[in-house]
Amino acid sequence: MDEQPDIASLAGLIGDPARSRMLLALMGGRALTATELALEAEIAPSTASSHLAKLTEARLLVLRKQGRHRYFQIADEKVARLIEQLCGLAARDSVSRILTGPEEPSLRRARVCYDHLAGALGVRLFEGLLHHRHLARRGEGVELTATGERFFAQLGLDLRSLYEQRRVLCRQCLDWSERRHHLAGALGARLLAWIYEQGWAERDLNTRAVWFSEPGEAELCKTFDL
Amino acid sequence: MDEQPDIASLAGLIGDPARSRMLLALMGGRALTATELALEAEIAPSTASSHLAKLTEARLLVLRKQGRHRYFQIADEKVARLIEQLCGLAARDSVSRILTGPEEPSLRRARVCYDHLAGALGVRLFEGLLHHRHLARRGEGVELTATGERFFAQLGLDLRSLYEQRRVLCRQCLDWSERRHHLAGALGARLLAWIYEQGWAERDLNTRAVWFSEPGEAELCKTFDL
DNA sequence: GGCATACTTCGGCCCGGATCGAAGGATGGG
DNA sequence: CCCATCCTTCGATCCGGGCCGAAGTATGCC
Repeated sequence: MDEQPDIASLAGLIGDPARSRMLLALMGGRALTATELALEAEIAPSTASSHLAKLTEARLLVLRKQGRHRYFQIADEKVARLIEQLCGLAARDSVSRILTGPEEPSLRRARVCYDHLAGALGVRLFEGLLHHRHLARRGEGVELTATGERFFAQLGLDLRSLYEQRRVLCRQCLDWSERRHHLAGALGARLLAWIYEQGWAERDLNTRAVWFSEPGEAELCKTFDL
Repeated sequence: MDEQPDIASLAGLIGDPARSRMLLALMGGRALTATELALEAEIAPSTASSHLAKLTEARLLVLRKQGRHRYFQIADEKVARLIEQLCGLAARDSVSRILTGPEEPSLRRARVCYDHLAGALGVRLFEGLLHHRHLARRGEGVELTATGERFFAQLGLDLRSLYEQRRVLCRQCLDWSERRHHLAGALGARLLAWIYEQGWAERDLNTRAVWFSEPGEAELCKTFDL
């Protein structure tokens, strides 16, 4: 009768609390070791090992061996997008929790979402870009405009190398703490990298937080007129 | 420490075999009753009822009461996209199965994917549109070109009403049987509706199959020069 | 009003799979 | 070469939750 794709085992894989915590931790974009992930998920190393084997076998993660360390990483941008979308849907059901619990303030402020900027600052940046018509909405999608191209070129961003990537240039990604969009896609990733390059901010190596220095944040606001 | 969105319970919900079968059945776009869904998932009505309550509570489904019937339906295009995405990822892991088992031929040929055309014909149509430059790839996304706008206007499709929709106009959706893309988004949905209007094809009410009449398929090929 | 149909609730069974600890490889440092 | 560290495999436990059937509620038809 039906020969449907086995979506159940895939979703079931993500559906375990321990595994989803590990995946979420890996959404920080960095590769982590089994022990770090066990700590993150608050389970025994042996349990983590079993979970990681399953996730790797299902190609949600990839394993990079390096000496005696074994680093796990999100396999693919496709996987990352799937998890993003899950976050978006999950967040809308728990509005109350988010409104009541202020959660970790630094994470609300600015954090990494796989490889682009999320949190209040990420949302403000995205909306600033829209407001100045550097980006334009098209349906549910978003596009780089001609003025936007000029603007980014002026900042010293090489857009041509981005166009050549397989990856979509601009994508809006629903921010689960702000419940509004921020910028994802190749441009979003490049922009965050550029922010690091300017020395305005740096990654917290233990969490997904992005720490802006005071002058860094001022520069950000000035540059993008936020 | 962390206040992460509860992606586990959401994914876990989809991760049950019975529930995922119901969701996949509902990806046909039609609203189905609890009994039909129980049949589809091959479980007792009481079990189905419990599952459906959970899915509805999580807002993956919505309930439309109508007399003594209770129709369930995919809640949202967001939910549909999530499931599409899961199908895409799940399909790539089971290439072998797909290559060996020819599965239901009618479904491979043409079927509905929530509200647009999928299967071999859907893929051919999409690639034809690309080939004639009615659509153009942009990164991982896809756009309607100027010639495309003219072409569809000539067919009598009102594009303006589509632009006004919130929904993104063109999206490519990975076809799980063909492992290539077909057209989704507002235009994809409109195009399938238009095909029905031409009388070229009709939905199979029991499966996701789309039956093209012989002249209908000929007309399709002629119109889009496939 | 009475009966059939559609669905839910309840109680109890049972299994998959998550969990841990202990023990067994692998890898690098000294 | 031996040990420490990192990780996996194995065995055993245990619990959540999927499953069904029976009984209860709602709705519509005649």
